[in-house]
Amino acid sequence: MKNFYDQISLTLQEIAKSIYNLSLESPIWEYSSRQEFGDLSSAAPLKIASQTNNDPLEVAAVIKRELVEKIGDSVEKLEIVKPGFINLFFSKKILINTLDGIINQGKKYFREANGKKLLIEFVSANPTGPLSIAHGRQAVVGDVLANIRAALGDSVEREYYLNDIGRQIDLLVLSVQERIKELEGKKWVIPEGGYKGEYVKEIADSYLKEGKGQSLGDFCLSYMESLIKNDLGRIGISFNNWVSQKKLVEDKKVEEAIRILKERGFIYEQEGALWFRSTKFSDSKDRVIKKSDGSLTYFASDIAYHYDKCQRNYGRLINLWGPDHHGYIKRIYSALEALGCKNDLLRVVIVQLVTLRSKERMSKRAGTMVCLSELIKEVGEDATRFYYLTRKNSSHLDFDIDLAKKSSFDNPLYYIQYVCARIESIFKKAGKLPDGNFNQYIESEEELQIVRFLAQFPFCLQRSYFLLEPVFIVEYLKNLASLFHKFYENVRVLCQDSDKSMARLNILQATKIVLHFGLEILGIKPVEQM
RNA sequence: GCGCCUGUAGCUCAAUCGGAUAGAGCAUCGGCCUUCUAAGCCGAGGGUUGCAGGUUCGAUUCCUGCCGGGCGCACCA
Repeated sequence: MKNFYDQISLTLQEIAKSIYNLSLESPIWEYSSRQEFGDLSSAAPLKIASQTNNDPLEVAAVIKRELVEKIGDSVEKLEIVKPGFINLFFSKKILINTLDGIINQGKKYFREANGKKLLIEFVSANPTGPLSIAHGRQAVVGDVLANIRAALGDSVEREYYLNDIGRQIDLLVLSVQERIKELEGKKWVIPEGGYKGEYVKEIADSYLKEGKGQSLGDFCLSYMESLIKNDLGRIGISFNNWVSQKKLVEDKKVEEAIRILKERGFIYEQEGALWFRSTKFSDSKDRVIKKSDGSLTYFASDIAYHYDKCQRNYGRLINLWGPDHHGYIKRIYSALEALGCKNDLLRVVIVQLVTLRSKERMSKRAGTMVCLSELIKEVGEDATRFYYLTRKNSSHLDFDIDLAKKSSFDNPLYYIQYVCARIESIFKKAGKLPDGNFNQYIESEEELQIVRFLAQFPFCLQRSYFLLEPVFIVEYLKNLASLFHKFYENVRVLCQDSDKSMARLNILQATKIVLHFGLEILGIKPVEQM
């Protein structure tokens, strides 16, 4: 059975297609915060009008007529407003249906028939040091984006590209080698530009203890890999694929990609180096593929890697990169276009920087705390995940450590968790669980308001899905929590009238389902008691 | 110099890839606990959206210029 979101969005898309020959992109409907604008509003008439030279109000009238015909019985009221908005008010019938649907089907109620196969590559930090707080944000955002896609029915794979070859790796191995000398009491020195962290010494130490028979290079790599996996595992993130750059090179994938580019005429030689003519594709500058000393650049193997991804038959590729890679976007797009990959297959999302803030342990602690693992240790797993998600990807994140750690009402995570605790507490007191019946006893505006908001959850998911922004789910949960606390203060769930009590328990049950589903997507455990 | 982000209430941020009266939380001030957890609820104050122009039915959003903050501009990875 289709949920209301599918019905109404498809209907609107069909109207745009059949009458105006336009394909509207989702999301078309927006849930409105203001009650007088209804439960959903759409600026579709304005958009259609501006593209077809029609009068917005006439377009709105046409759309309204069609909507009434197709889904009129689910809607209390359809209003056309001033410049050309359509405001839609849910009928009580659709609200009760939604409530029934959520309680009977659980989170499956929100699933859609997308079924896209997609690959999301994120973090991919060099295995030359522990993950930073910036990597942590990319890790959590990527994981949640994957969750959102999967929750809506896509099949998702998470991939980590391991840069396990090249100068930086060599430098790490050299640094470890020196530390081994130190441990053996010999003369040692940190190499130029080498790695200085404590972990370098730890690798050296553990190589002396258990690395016998292994090459130092291999040992360093597997040590770093497990260090990274461990950090990620602590906030509940794991990857389906670990792709090795080294293997890519060994399998001659890089040579192959260069050969194809050459065949297509996008490679030329100059000053002893091979260049990719990326300016043909709106890049600002041609890029070196093979240096004059004969070695390949990082970009060369990156082309090969992305070409490989393109050929693995996904419906969509998503990359999460840090802001330091923004200059890289055009050249990778250029390369894929040059290789004849499907247009628009790859979408790169830039996740902006993270800074730490703390009043108590001022700059000293915050300044030195750059490791993800330290941050997790300080504020906890769930709080770390939550705070990483409280800003849009494109915004800098000022991570307030004190706030994240606070167990009080001004901490939004606690505010949300408190809802879970209150619901469980009432269930316990009621001594029985809601059974989905008695929904017809829902009458008051306070009750309906909660159901209304629950009915808007699919629209929130859609927005996050299309715009690749987890933050909308965080905002939704905060609003749901606020609505629930108001409800809790104003409406007594367990009251004299047992039919009404049951109906209200149903509302709690549906709220719990949506809340748990939302938290599950964010990768945060709900609490039962506080 | 070029590119990408960014500038909104005292603070941290929203504002749905141009939409309706620019909204929350914190902080401040004032109310609400003999009834399901007061970690909560209700109310008040607080704004020339960095500045100046432009585009149109409509601009916090787009364009131009200026001012401020962050990041990046390799035959590094």
